Amino acid sequence: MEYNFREIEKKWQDYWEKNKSFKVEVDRSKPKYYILDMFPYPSGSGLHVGHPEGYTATDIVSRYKRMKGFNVLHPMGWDAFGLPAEQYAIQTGTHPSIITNKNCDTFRRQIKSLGLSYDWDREVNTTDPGYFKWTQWIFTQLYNTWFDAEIQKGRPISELEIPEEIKTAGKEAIRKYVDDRRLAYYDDAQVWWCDHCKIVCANEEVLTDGSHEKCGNIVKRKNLKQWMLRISLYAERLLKGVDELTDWPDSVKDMQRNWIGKSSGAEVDFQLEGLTNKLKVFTTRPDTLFGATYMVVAPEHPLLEKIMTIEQAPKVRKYLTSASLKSDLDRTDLAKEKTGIFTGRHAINPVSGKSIPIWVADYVLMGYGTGAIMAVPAHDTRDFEFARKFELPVNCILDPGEAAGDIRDKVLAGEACWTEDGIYINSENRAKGITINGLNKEEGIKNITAWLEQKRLGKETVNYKLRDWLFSRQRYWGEPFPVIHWEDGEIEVLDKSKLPLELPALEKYLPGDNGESPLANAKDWLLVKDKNGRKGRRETNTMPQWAGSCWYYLRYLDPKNPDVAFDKETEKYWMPVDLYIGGAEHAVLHLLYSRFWHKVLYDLGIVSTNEPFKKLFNQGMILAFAYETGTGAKVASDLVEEVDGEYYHKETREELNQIVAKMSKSLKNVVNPDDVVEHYGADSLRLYEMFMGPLEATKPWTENGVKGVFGFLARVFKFFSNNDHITNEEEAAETLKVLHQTIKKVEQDVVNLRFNTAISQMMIFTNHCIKAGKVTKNTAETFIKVLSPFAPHLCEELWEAYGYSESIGKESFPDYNNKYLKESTFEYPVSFNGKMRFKIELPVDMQVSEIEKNVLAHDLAQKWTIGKQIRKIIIVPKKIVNIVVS
RNA sequence: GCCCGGGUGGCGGAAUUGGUAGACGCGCUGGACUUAAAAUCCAGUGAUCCUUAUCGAUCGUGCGGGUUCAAUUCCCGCCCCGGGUACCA
Repeated sequence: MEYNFREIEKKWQDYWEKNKSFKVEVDRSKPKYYILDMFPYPSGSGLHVGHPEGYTATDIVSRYKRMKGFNVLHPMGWDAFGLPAEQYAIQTGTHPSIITNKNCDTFRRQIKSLGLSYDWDREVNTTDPGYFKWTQWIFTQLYNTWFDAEIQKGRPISELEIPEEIKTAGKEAIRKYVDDRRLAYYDDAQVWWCDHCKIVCANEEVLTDGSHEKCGNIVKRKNLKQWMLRISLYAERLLKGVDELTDWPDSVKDMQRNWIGKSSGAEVDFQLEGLTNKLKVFTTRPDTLFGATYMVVAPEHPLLEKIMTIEQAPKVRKYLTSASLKSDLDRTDLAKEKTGIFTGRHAINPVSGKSIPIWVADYVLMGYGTGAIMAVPAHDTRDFEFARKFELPVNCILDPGEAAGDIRDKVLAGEACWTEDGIYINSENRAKGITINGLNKEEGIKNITAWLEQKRLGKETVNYKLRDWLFSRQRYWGEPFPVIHWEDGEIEVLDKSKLPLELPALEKYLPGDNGESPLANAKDWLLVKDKNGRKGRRETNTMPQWAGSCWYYLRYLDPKNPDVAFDKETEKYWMPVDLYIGGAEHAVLHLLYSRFWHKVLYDLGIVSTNEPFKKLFNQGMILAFAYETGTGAKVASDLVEEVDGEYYHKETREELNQIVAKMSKSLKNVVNPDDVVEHYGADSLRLYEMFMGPLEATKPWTENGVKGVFGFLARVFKFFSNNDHITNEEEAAETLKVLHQTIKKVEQDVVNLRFNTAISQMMIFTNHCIKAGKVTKNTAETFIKVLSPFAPHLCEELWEAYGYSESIGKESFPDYNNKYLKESTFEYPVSFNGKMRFKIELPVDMQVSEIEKNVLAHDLAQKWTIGKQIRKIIIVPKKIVNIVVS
């Protein structure tokens, strides 16, 4: 029988759709398993071969788990807000939903053509008002929550106790007090602004030279009122939570930890000379306080106006102007020379009592710590560089010791920087009763910190790199904030009964004035009045794309519920997500933001688990071969010719190098899954995606590889669909052994997401059967079941041909039987001085002394021992024999 | 710079509580089938050397050391490639 994959795949896809084979509901009689893919952004260019990689992996696990008796939730949906649709709307004037829905249709059709076992009744779309109603609702929950640091927990704003002195200060003070504690707050924030396009640019739209990606004009900073989320308050919770994620890759956990960036140190107050104010700095090295020879504040530091002296003010202001013009990248480029200027004022070093100058420099960032530092050039590389350039004193206070070698003298002389441990010198002030001379770093930090706390000059502090989350965008195509700004300054967040707040239709999608979103032009929508005639204006910002993707895994649980985001009992049944697979590019932000929302919802009692995703796995990227000349110029693939394994430019005849690169239109190396399905079928595409290599690896696509697995599937079909190959006799022992090895290996590999080796084992089994010529019906059926999660269409077809009317997916996954796997003999490799020379087959349970006798009696053993002395014989049962001779 | 991956045949990749390096697939070579080609099937395929052929020998998992009876696997020091991040005090 011919392997007519087109007919077979169409038939079974229709069957699954008609029978709703993958529809699930809560079923308490079965254990649940929730398998989630990172849902895609439905771009205009359709699916690429990278998408099916993760989807096939989760599909195999889903089908396998169902066969193991689990109630499997496996949904798909669309992360459909986003810039491209808006850009298209600006150009064509059509509503973004039109192009978005068209793209979703394409994606859905393409995904369905791969035979993936999603429950399509649970499809979600973040742009659907029925969906974003609840995104908006969650925003209102954030707005109405404060973080109780005492118990490290989010609590309803109604439970916030307001201090007496605030209460007596009046309504305005109370409002401010409360607003300062909400998890969502409205504040000034800096954004990139393009004067030419009159538009706010995302960070990634600003190129390294500070120009706007779209128009090439230089962007500048602008302050705009923005919605922010206080994720930083959850830093410690998010950090601690990482430790619980035992089924996450260590690399992702590391990235999350680094992003949160916890560091412990101390805040220290420096008295400003000639002023009553103190300058607060954060340092992780309070122990180096004696070495602080100057201070630096960030250009945006609020005290700077006071700090700069009249004489220095013009120069300082000039510096501030030039600093503000720099792009982020200019400012943070490590290669760049440090810049700065003296403010004219000094401060008192609290331990030494010495007067030290205060500088302003843009290598100090306002966004971290206190925006001011004490500079210890002898023991900090950045401070050292700065001190060298501006000829500021370098005082060594930490002796590196003998181990440092030549560099030690330089360090002691203040000519080199030492950031490692050592023994303190010059760190004593008898008058103030402090010395750490002779101590090491750890003891030094402890002593100084204790002294600072005792003298009330500073305190032990923890700092996090994690900053509050800028949660608004000046765009049309996003969730509108359910917010009204009333003329009296009150901010109203809409009640659930008024949600969803839908986007108004517009004629033009161009941005509003002064950086407002296009929504500012929708006057009818924008301006509101309450029943008392009070005027208000709706929020014109919209939410970022993250919003919809932060909680979609929860809506899948109960996607059509009109009354709540999801039913409580349903949530309890399905959560947490048992397996989450997606690209590594989401290792930090998406996963951190989702975890943050989840923790808030957990604190409010809305979800039942502390963390949303139990097991996480990142699939690797799929690349393609590309070609370049000796000088590194890329050549489009259609201009390349292969001759005897060498590559040449078709026109210039220049020899080219084959490289691996991202698929791109310009390189003409893009592979479209539709074409692969058309030529080889969905089962071949699925199998090849899994056979290419480990799921997590980055790997190049080759068409010949698809041909290879296609050939395998064709052989499977040809062999197992032909009755001549089925015997009624007893199964051969060897076949049973390979069969059970295969069941065992495939099962283990699927559980561990090592699909490439599972497929390899199934190839070995098939090769064995073809050689053997005949297998029993039982063997054939068992194997088809094992293969079915991988190549479901083909296996359904064979299953039906074997006379079954129910889907093979309803069968149980076969169990392997150890009795077929037991070996009676083991073929020992015999090594001499570690080199394998020959093999000898011996009973598995043979005693070590017997093995030795047998090995030494072997003909070939003579060859390697003759004229030599046997020093030692190592025998590891069922592993190896090694004989040491000399 | 820092953090995280990774370097194994012509290619994608197997094999790590240290124990036969190169499973499986691609490609290539030879053969069968065919008027021929494609498809399919069979055999071979790390390199070098020896041999008429067998049998066999030496080398070989990025580089240099080390531990061990035994190292792709463990330790130390480098090199290269990919990804992330950007002066975080």
